[in-house]
Amino acid sequence: MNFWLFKSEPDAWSWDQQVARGEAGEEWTGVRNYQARNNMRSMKIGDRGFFYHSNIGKEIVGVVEVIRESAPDSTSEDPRWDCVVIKAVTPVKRPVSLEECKDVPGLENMALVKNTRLSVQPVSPAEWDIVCRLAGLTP
DNA sequence: GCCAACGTTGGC
DNA sequence: GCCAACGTTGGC
Repeated sequence: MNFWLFKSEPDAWSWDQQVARGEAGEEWTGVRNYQARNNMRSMKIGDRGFFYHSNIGKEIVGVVEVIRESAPDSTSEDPRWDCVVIKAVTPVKRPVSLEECKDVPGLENMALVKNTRLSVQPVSPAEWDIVCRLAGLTP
């Protein structure tokens, strides 16, 4: 299984909205960046990801699961763009902020810290483990 | 609201 | 194929 991180501005699409979609999940539309798209293309059903609030909060607030592999983005006419569907799995017990990630040993190479503009990013198993612990979750 | 980082576009 | 101009993201 691989691990990922999905960024969203809570003004545009928040964790609460994601939770409200329940088992149906939500198509992760709107990604118009090749790197982010390629990350989605690498995802398999059952992969897990963190849900991160950018701009407001700047913290990891939940865990999601990939429930459909990459397919054309219904919000784009352009066939270049596709996306996965994710569903909320569990909220964190304690949010993990960007600031904290910058300070925690082992997370200094996280894309969240090093490549701030990438909206869909890979997370290494080691990073996943560390962040889960900080979030009060069992990895 | 500013601006740094970085991705994309388009002229040459 | 280079690179300047431009647009966007996202932290501050």
